Amino acid sequence: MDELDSAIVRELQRDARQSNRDIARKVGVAPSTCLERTRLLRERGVIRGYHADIAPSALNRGVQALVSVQVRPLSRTVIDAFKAFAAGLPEVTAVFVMAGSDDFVIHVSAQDNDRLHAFLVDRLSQRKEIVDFRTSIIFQHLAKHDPAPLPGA
Amino acid sequence: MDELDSAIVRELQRDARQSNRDIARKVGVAPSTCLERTRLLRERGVIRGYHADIAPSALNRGVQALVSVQVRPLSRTVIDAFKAFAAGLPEVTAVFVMAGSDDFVIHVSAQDNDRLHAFLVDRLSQRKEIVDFRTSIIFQHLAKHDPAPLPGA
DNA sequence: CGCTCTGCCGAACAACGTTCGGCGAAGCAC
DNA sequence: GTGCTTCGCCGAACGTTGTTCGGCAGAGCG
Repeated sequence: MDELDSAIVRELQRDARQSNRDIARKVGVAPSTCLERTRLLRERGVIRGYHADIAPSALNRGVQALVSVQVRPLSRTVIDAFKAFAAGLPEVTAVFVMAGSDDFVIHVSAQDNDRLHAFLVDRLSQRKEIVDFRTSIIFQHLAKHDPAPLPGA
Repeated sequence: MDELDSAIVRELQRDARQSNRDIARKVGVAPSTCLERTRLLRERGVIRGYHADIAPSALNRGVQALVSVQVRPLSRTVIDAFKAFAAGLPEVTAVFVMAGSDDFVIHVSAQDNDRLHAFLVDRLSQRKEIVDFRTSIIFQHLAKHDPAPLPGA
């Protein structure tokens, strides 16, 4: 992970669909070199994939929420099972396994408030290991897809 | 947003760096048609961008947390200012503007616990509009980059 | 000093992106 | 039904790109 790798990664974070030649030119190496570096980054697991960022409303996901969940007992079995369950639900877009008073935070999106409510009542609250959950609606969601490098790192 | 558009979007969510020809073949149209559709999706704002998914540890972001923040007074001025402030910090990877008992949830990542703590104490708690914040460490973060379509949507 | 290894380069060829003219189906007025 | 218009898809063509590979230069080392 030298400076060249970082530069390539930064470019791919910014725009994953620009041509390898463009990236090579921007980072100052030959296209073949850039391609080989990218291949290695992928192989090493640094680059995990390339994904289009889609407007949620276009996917009929106009309403988003964060759901904090407590499960009991706090055993590996229960945690893994709930994690797999949550990750498998189509309304769930992300699962955070947490330390602190909540065991999970689940990022959920649905077409409208009614369907969000139905999801919570019909799907989520069915699970017996859940002892409590709180839902907070998301008004806005700003994601940084090309974060500035950390200071002093 | 017909079935063809959806199929193209799905493919680009799955792998944004596959060739236009591959996508065209998978969704069953000519490459030129696929390209035109993709161009329109981008123009309409359905596709907002293409980004590489990078392993956080490779970016020196081994520790992640969700920070729930309350600010006062709850005016547009204060909310917008804090949102811009948070989004500008390099440790911040996402900002959620919330309804409910918390006004913001901030997704933060740092190199280690010390630097996370330093960030919270030196940067975040400096802001006078913050009346309270709670930090929860993230053990695991599962993100679904190609979510299954919503049922009945 | 000479050897080896590593990583970068440039050329070559197959594959690709992108444009454009044309064509067929759908919708509509009459 | 018939003629007209419009729209979206197709396939060909051309410039550009991805990908491979042989070679070379510099670093490290004995």
